[in-house]
Amino acid sequence: MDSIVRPYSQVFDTLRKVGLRPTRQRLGLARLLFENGDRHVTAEQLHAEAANANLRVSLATIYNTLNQFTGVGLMREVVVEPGRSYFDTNTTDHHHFFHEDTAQLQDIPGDAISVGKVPEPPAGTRVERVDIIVRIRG
Amino acid sequence: MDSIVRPYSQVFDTLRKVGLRPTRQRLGLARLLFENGDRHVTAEQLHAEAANANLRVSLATIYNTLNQFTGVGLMREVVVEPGRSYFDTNTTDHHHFFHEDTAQLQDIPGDAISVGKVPEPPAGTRVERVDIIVRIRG
DNA sequence: GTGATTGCAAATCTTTTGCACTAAA
DNA sequence: TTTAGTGCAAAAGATTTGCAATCAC
Repeated sequence: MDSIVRPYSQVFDTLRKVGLRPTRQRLGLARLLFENGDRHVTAEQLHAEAANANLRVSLATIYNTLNQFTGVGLMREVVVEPGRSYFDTNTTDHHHFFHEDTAQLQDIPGDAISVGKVPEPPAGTRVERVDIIVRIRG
Repeated sequence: MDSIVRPYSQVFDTLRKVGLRPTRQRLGLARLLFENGDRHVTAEQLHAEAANANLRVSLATIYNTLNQFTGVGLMREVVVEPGRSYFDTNTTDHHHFFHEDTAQLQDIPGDAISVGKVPEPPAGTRVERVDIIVRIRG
């Protein structure tokens, strides 16, 4: 049964590559985050999920890890609600639906939306990123 | 000199119209907010500005007022940064530049940007609003 | 007067930080 | 060993809330 060994070594290498020590906590969190497709999580959600998977990680480490993963480009931070941050494992160019009722984020496929006219940024500035949030209700 | 009297009565009527008692605090804040064109403020900013204008208002009241003004449609809340809310006096359909360096919001004229293709919302949901944030750096 | 509004301080919530302890290399 | 990483509890920051005092009508 290499279903345990193989994924670990992949994640292990990924962490090495970005210069983060493959600790038990980071390995566990990385597996939760990256081995289940595109994910949008808050720190609290990931914390609960880790506990559920018998992975003992403190909330402080969850925050540190999410910030580090974001810092090295493994994740992206998405801001849609005051007072809560979401982290997205999909780092490709794309946008989001935000379900106002359930506070859930959902990717909009890259080609399902586009900015028609990109405005000229004010003199002396450059565009860093364009975020589109389509707020929906059910 | 009706430069004092007239604006007050206008703001007075506006508050009445939306069902909020025209108190000294709400009148003062409304004047600061609406008599200087389009504004983007945080609670702290408005609090400082009020103090500056010799308007004594507690921070709690600033928060209450911004939320009430937003609730009745006089303002809009814009979320661009984790942990801080901006309130916009421009309630027309428009989008924003966000200066990542200075944490300043700036309106994008309504016709300078547009969504090319609006994606179909997931089944059973309707689009409430589309927010576009163009993040820029100087 | 009566009910809405305000101010203050305390409470809440999310996120960050300091520091002693633990683990990776 | 040596240095990075972790956990805990405390701290920090933004926002909300409870309640007595105050104000609008």
